[in-house]
Amino acid sequence: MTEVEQEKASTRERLIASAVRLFGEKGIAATSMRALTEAAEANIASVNYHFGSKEGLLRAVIDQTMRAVNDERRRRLDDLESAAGPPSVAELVRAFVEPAADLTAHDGPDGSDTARFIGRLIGEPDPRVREIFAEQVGPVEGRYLAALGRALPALGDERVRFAFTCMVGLLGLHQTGAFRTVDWRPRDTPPARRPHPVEREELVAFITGGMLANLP
Amino acid sequence: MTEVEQEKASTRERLIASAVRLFGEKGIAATSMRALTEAAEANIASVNYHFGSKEGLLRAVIDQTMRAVNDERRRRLDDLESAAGPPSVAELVRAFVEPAADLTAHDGPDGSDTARFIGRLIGEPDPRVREIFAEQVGPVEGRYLAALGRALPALGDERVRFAFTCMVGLLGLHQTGAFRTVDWRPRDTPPARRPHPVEREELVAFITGGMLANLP
DNA sequence: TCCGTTTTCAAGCGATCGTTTGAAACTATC
DNA sequence: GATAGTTTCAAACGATCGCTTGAAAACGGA
Repeated sequence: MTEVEQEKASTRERLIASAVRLFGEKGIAATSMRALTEAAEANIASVNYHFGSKEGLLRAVIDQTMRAVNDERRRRLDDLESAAGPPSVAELVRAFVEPAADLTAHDGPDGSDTARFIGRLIGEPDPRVREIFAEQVGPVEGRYLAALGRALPALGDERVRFAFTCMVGLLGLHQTGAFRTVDWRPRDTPPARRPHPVEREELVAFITGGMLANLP
Repeated sequence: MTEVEQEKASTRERLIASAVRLFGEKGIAATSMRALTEAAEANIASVNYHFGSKEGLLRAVIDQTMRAVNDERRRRLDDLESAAGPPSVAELVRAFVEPAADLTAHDGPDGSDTARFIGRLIGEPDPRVREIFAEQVGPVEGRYLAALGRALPALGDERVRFAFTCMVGLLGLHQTGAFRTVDWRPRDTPPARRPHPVEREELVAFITGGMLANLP
């Protein structure tokens, strides 16, 4: 994406890139195939040719975006579990949040778009979308819940799952950009610059503190 | 809503009630006026007669649902600020979360529907919806941020706003029912009963702990 | 160059969207 | 019972939705 002589990405890749961006911006239901294919500089019929349907495209987008994040999470879980002692709550939170939050910190055209898209999935009402999302992330999350349960043995399974859901929800909120776009301050206040890494550290601290606060 | 001899609510009231329920269940964009009027046992044209448009109905629904919650929050802020010492973080969190969370605990046909609808608004992508929501809740939230800043003087305005947004987000997550519907455990696990009041206490503890965790 | 495959294209399908219409059905007042 | 105002109704409006079509274009190996 530098200058001229730019080799154009394939139609399939452009469709996925536009889907990540628009699904994340406006939501899945509010993104029409016409707007999407126009943004991708592709024909309206190309979605059905390459992915079969809008749902097929969504499935491919979820698969592609979640795979990298989940692989990194798996790797960090491996590292933590092969270490000497059992991982702490803070380490587990970092291992879960950072692979996704790092996408937000990226300024690359893919990075923040992907993060926001993933964040949007978490609050998605449509049960069909939720199912596609769940079957993609389910296995990793299972491993995570087990590790979190070992780090918080005083909490029952129910409360561990509650803490985990809080973490996922806050991460989603962070990734949709709600922390930056929703400004509750008076209108005349200048929109102060919000450095992302600091925000990420705050997020990790908030989640860790919240989890530990539920200990008896 | 007991037995026979039931006096039917007015068309206007039935439309609002159905809107609260369906907007909360499926999301605003995914709820068609035909499905909504059918659920309200009203004619398709009744929405435009009583509210002018779908957006007009949404505006009325947001107004009605948020007014009660915000009035109660204002009342509790008054109580806290008229007390001897400055309110603690935990007290402020309770004063914000409980007026909304109590709706979830309600089993009444209105209670949980209203709570889920409000929760859905928080994650809404459509900027027009966000604006209607913001102009409704803005004033109360301003007062809240000020009180929270006094309770957490070590945090800058930025971090106070961050903590506040985390609280709003978690409350929304709680109210959409995500804590109950998203079950990441293996499929064969029986769906254990989740008593609501305990969940509310956990939520308050999680938020309070998270806010205090960001102190230097 | 030819042929078979893959990909792109403009056009249009039926369905559904939010909204509008004009008349019929109510309700209240005299 | 006539009248004026309010509310409900079936029908249809134009626009847009996801998706399909059949042919044209681009590609690749002989």
